[in-house]
Amino acid sequence: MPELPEVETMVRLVRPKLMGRSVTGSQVAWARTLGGASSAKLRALVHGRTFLTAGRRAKYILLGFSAKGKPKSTEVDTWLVIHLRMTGRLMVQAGAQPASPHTRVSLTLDNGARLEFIDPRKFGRFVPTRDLEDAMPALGPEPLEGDFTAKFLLDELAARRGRIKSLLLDQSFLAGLGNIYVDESLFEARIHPQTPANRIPRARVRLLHAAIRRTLEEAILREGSSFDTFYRTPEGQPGSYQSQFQVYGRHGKPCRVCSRRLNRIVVAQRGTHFCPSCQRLPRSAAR
DNA sequence: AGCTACTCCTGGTAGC
DNA sequence: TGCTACCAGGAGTAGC
Repeated sequence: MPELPEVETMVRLVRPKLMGRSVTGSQVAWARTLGGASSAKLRALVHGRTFLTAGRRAKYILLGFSAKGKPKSTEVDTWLVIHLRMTGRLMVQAGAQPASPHTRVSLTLDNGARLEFIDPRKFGRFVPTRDLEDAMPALGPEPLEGDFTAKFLLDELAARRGRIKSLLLDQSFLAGLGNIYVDESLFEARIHPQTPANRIPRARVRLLHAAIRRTLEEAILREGSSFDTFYRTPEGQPGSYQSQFQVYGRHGKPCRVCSRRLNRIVVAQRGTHFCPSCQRLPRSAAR
């Protein structure tokens, strides 16, 4: 599933193909992908506009357009807010390429290419808006930015009793992690996923802070993880971080550190992978 | 505050 | 081989 590293990789991939291009047409094959907006609104907001920015906030891709009729302006007044959810991808296709059978929304560009939002499971969103605040929920800090400090994590965890895995998946607490990188980070910090947040020793919280950053940075360097339904474009190499997984999807296999068989449980309705030997639940926290 | 359950979806796969 | 049943899971929401 696309998480922060995969979304960042996707942005880097499409940015050079979009900057300076303008939109000449649009097609909507699955209306709900627009998140409540109509095809007419999409048309009204983006036709004739020029792509000015391509960025990321948490797992959202933000494509910014210059004001209408002012393609040279640096002012962005219209956005596409894109969330890949489980199976979404963005691709810029040459005009001659046929559309994917799972293309849900497609924008035609002034060079004849198409920006396609491809999403087999239809959970993803591709939302045109003038108001970013309106199109995104409240989000916690970016894990790789300066405001995500060890002190922030120490202070916040001390005040919460929920299980650490649930908390790290909560985008309003910390924005960008998903199931894979939470499991990997908790393994690296040797924290059991069901540990109540306020029961984690301070030294482990510091380890967790470093683990989250290191895991995400390494995954971005490797252009994310590619497997199952998430691939890169045909012209790009797939991400390779999945070869670095320590625990995710490795239940039943030996721990790379201690050789004990890895376990899988369900926490917060998510498959959760961990080493029962390296990641111990504190006795005082056992349910 | 924090938990579970349900919804949205379909490709992949386990089981027969 | 071909069928059916079930599952994965990010995020929003409802209910306790």
